[in-house]
Amino acid sequence: MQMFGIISVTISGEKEPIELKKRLEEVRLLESRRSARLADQDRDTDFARLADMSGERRRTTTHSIEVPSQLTAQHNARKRPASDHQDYSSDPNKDEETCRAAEILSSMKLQSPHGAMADKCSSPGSSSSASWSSGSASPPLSDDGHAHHSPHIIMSPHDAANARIRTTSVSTSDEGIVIDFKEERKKKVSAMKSISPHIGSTTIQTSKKFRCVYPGCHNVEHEQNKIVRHIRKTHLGKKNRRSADDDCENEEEFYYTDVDDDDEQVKPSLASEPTLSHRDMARPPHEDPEYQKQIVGNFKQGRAGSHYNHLAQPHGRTISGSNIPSTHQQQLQNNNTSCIPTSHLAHHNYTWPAAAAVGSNSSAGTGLAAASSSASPLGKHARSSSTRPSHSVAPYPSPMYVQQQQHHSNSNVSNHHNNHHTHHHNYAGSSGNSSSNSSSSSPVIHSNSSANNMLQQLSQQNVTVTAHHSQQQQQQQLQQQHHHHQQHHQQQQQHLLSSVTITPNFHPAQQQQHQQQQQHHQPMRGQQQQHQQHPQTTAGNLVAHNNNNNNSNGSNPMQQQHMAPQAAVKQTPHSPGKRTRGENKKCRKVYGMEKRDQWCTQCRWKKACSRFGD
DNA sequence: GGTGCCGGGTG
DNA sequence: CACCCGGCACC
Repeated sequence: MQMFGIISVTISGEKEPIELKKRLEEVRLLESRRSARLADQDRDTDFARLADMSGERRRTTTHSIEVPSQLTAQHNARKRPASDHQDYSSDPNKDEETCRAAEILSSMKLQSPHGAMADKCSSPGSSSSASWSSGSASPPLSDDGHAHHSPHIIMSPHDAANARIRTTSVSTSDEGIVIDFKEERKKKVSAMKSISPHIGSTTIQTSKKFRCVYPGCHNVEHEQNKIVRHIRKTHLGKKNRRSADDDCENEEEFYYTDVDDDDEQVKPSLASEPTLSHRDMARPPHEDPEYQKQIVGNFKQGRAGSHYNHLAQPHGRTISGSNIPSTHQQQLQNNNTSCIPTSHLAHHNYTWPAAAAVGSNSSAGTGLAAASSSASPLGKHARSSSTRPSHSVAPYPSPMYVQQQQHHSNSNVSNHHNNHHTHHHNYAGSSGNSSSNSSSSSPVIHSNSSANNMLQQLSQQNVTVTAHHSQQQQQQQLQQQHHHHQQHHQQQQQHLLSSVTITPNFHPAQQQQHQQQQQHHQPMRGQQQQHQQHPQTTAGNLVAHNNNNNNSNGSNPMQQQHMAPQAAVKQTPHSPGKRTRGENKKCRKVYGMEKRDQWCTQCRWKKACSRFGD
């Protein structure tokens, strides 16, 4: 990211060398502002952007400040096609400019009281560190790292600049911080690696070779592109397309090493170079307190999935040419995508195991609920809908109910819909299964199929997923519950909770009923419906009918099923004479105070609601 | 504190 | 009977 600054500085410098510092400051400001949003930027993307922007830069100086727009635009398309690479490297003009940029930057750095600007602008720390730690064998390069490049590696100033750019943007935390000597060494090594790809066709190809260090593969290519392609195709099983993840390139880098022809003989072992560079990886990052801080921070930000993965298997990657499981890669990619919807899942990746270990659905549910701030309102909503409406039986065609049904059938897949759906589900399908519903309505929004896939995957892995029905599951449940509510509940639970403790999803009475006998609502129904209500409206008739003919099919089966456990609960001896509070939406709820005139008279008179009465 | 509604009051 | 409201239980 700093490279933008560099570029713009360079270009402006061409026009006004005096303005250099000024520009630098501007860019630094900009950069620091953008850095947060531009976390997880792939170095490749950076280079691609660099290439693109260097073209733009040349036109106007002002435009060079306009980085943000481009950045944001590029941010989504984090994966640039492989051709970018070549495009960039094949443009000599750009190289010249970048070279100049590097030179100027170097001189600037000597003059600057605070050192290089990169020292300050490297806010991406959290996410970017994930970037290099997740796949790249290139840990950060210290600031003066570029001044001590290994002599045997021919490196153009351009490369040096790139090295600095990349490493600074990638490694250091905001404070710049002290980097110990070991790290510096590692950085040098890795910087060499990270740089090499970009000098492949541009600067000095000379005796550079890229050797695949994948176990059992000794493929040597003269061009970095080829080796990357080779690795991608052969070992990573990837096709030419780049997945939308930063680690892609890094992973590929992980599998090859650039060697001089001279050195090639000195390094017979396929692991020597990578081992060297991976030693930094071998040094477990989780032992580094700073790194841990970052991780914690990232966890809090909900985008530490990749971190977690590395913590989980830090050593697996340290081994030279470590074979990263494809699933793991996938996970990395998913996590690193870090769009909001998936971030939940990314978070769940490390949240759930703990929650599942507790063996409680509710714990998982709450964990998920707490996973995201964006979901909290939903959670509130879910809670509210799970308390009262969950108990409600909706034994009547309440306007709300119908409305929701319509909405459900008409709406498409969206968070909003999901929310509604959940609500509806709670409302209509609860039958006392309040806990299940409340958890199912947990704010986790599975808005994309990948999330659902992940969810299902997790559900198959002894992970508590009860609380988080996938959308399909919810829909399925909704459909089924109308006809086979009771059976469905059993099935649903078996389906979802095959390996999970069943939470107290029901009212005590109903829980028994569910766990011990599958279909005994009718006896219950017989007990419950003792108080009757004088039907005044259609709904009232319906209810009355239901009450009077407990065993008849006169009413909607759903109503019966819902009524049964509900009324059982209602038969509490608390207020023998007093009618227990209805759980349904009353006129007040349905119409609101504004439309009080639409209430039923009973409601208006503070009597038992006749329209939506139980 | 909001809600549902019983019980009682008033016209 | 229509209408209103105090008060209670429940959430």
